[in-house]
Amino acid sequence: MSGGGRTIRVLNVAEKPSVAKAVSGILSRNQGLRVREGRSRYNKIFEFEYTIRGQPCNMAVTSVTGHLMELEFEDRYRKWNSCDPVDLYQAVVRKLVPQDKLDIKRTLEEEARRCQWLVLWLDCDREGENIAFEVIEVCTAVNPNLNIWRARFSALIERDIHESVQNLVRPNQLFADAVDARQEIDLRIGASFTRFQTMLLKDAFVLDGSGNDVRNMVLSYGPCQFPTLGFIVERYWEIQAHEPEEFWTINCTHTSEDGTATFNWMRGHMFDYSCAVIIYEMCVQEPTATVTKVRDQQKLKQPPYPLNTIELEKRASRYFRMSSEHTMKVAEDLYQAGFISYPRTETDSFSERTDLHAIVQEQQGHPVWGSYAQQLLDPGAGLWRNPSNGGHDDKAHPPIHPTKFSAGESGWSQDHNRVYELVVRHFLACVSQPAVGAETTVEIDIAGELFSVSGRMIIARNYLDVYRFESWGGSVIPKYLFGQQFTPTTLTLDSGVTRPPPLLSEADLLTCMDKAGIGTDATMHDHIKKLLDRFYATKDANTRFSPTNLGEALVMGYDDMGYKLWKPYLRSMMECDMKAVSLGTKRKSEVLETCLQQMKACFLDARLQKVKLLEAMAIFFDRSNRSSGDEQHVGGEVVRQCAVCQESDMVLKRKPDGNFMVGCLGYPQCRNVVWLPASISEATVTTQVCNSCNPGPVFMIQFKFRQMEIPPNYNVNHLGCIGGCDETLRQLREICGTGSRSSSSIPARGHGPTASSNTTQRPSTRQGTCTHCRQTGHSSNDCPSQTLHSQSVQSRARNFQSGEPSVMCTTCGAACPLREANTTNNRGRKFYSCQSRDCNFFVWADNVNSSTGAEDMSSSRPATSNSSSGARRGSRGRGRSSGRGGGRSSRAAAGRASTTGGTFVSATGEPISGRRCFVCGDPSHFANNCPSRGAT
DNA sequence: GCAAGGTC
Repeated sequence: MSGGGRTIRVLNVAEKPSVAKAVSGILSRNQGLRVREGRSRYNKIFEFEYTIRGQPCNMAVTSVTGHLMELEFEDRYRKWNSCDPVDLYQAVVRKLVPQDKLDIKRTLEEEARRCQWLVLWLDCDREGENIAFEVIEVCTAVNPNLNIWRARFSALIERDIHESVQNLVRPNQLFADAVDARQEIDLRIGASFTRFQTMLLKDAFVLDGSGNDVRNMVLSYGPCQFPTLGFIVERYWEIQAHEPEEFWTINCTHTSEDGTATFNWMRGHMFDYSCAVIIYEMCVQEPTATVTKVRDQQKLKQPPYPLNTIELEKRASRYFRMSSEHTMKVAEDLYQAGFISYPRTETDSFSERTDLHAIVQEQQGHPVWGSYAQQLLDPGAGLWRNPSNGGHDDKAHPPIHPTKFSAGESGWSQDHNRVYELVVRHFLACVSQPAVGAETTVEIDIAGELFSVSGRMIIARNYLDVYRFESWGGSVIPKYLFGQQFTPTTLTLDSGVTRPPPLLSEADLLTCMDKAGIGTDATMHDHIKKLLDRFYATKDANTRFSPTNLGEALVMGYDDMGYKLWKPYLRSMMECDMKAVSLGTKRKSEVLETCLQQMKACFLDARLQKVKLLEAMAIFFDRSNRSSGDEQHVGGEVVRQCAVCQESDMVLKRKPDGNFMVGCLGYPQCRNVVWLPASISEATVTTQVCNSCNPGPVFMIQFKFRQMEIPPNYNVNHLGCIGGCDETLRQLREICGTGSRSSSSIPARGHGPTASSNTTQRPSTRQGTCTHCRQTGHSSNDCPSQTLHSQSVQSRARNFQSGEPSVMCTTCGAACPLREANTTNNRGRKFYSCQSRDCNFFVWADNVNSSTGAEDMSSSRPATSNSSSGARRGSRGRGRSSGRGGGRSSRAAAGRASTTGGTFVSATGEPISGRRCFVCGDPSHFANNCPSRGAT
């Protein structure tokens, strides 16, 4: 391409006006730079002289605004009713310049006619390459002789731009192909599923929940929006399925003249009460604490990485509760006005060539953070540190940083001020030293158990001085010496319950999307907003997302079909294929063919299984009488022939409120119905026939009950008969009520107990990996990071079993309800424990019936209003004696057997003497019950 | 009236 002689005319096209301007400024060195208008008011044309490898050039630099073309179906497929949605997998598609881009197209055509070369300055990513080919298509259509070049640059800085124009390459068709494939797949999948589910569901149900005009409602499906919804629903289900689990922990405090230290048990907490109480008793018996370790350490708190789009969105959401969409709007304004750099960037590391000092210098005059900027520039202060590298680089834009000083502009809203301040403070933090703290950790040993406490003193705040959004708590603990001994001020056995994870915040959601590769930095906020616009999800004041009934029903429907269309896998697969196309290991046509073939099969199957979608919707919404008819008969499984009309079958049905019933298909002529207990979470008709009910056959139904809603002696799984012979069903109907309108007190909507019943069976709640901390070995239910202390009383109040007192506590006289252990080791085992929060009475139900010291208590007051509880206790409690191995756990079988007359009784009934409260010396209670405890 | 990706 080296030349010489005659001057040629070169058309340069950038992806956006700002790049056209920057490139022109750099190449012309602002010498002889002329600007004129194009057809589009945003896309100016810059002109100047330049020499490329000895070839004198008349440069004309203009721009597009992102994609110039759009992919669309041919006209005859555009109307929704013009074709079967499945036809959209083969329908002819074409790439066209949409109406609002025609003026840019005209500019390009006019300029291209006069040029010999076309140089493409699009962003250096796959989308940029694809836009390059759109520009090529438009330009070569009017000038087929154009010599086409691509400028590759990694940043809009002088050296890069000059280098790239002197080393022009050819555009990469493979990159553009990858995007073509992605566009076509997105369009065909999105349009087919959107039309399908909108036309199937919109008129079939009363969708008035959104309060908006239902006629214009679109139930869209998209490979990015649906997985985003999936994250929200999955977390919601996880919360619904959470079963609070009680745990115990030992806490120790020590107060001296220097203050109070609260030591944490290094075992964290235990789910096995018996083990915890044995250890606690050991500690109580020999309560002397010995300091075994005193460690002083310097700790650093690092400043954040340079700011990219996702971090900006997350931080604005966390610090200011701004939505990601609004943040980007505000950032765009600031960028347009020249105050911050380009806000859509993945890059979180600065190029070595960036003049960071110059950016700091600009901020020296700011009334609030100006003095910090001055300190940064003072070598004597030692505050400066080169920014760390976050490891991402989109090769097109630098991290977001301030580009112009402002102490606030008159036209700025509060949010403009906030975002600008965040960008500036974040930048200043990035080039600052980390905060330094001195941490002291003290470990003590009480009867072989280890406890620890940490204190922190902040020595140098450094970047924290400017980054007011982050804090680093300090805490002071008394001085301890190795080998020092003391008696704890308090030593308590405390209980708590595991808590479910919180709903996803906007920052969490962005993290999920980022990890799964859903969307790009420039579009992630759009997908989130779309979920709100489509009434699939709502956001509360804490920026936490919940699915709406509509969002949950859609995800539930596809999940029931067995398709993971709401999971990020489809997008990941497409991303892999796109990568393969761009590397040349797969051809575009090949990827398109296989992917669309699979998706078409999936679509056809989903349509065959549309009843699953309808059923899921029916859980949350009432049927509308506008439905077309063929969806009306969501049949049910046949249980028997109706004995009343003797014409139709009785089928098992789930009502919109989630409750089950067996009703006659002859309805409304025949109104025969068998209502089922409201505590059923699942019911399936089996092939087994009841041999006592007539007229037969009456097929047995496999029921699953929600454990929390049935009395403890009933099994969660039950193979039952609705023919009249089943005593268990009869009792549960009485106890729990039914789904019939007259008796139901169950919420009519899917949220609450009904929704949770649908979730306990979901795979997401059964994974071997904790969905909260991502560690294996425990579920999120017992994630150590998710526990909170001292909530046991409230949480147990929700348990059915706690409402059924059956023995009286001899320690404090309060009622002791029969409970069922929920712990990993003791699940299903019965115990009595005192209702009083301040009393520690506890005994396994097995022991109540054996000849231990606890027997007296069980006979002292047999049960309460519920007459059957005594019998239940006898029938089931005894049969479930401890089958656990020996050692510490089984020795502790009696748990906190009780104090009878100041004597502790072991599991075998032997008195344990010599124990007394180490606080006051009283033998009638332990230290955790000591009346003096409140005073410490 | 559908997607997601650019961008104003």
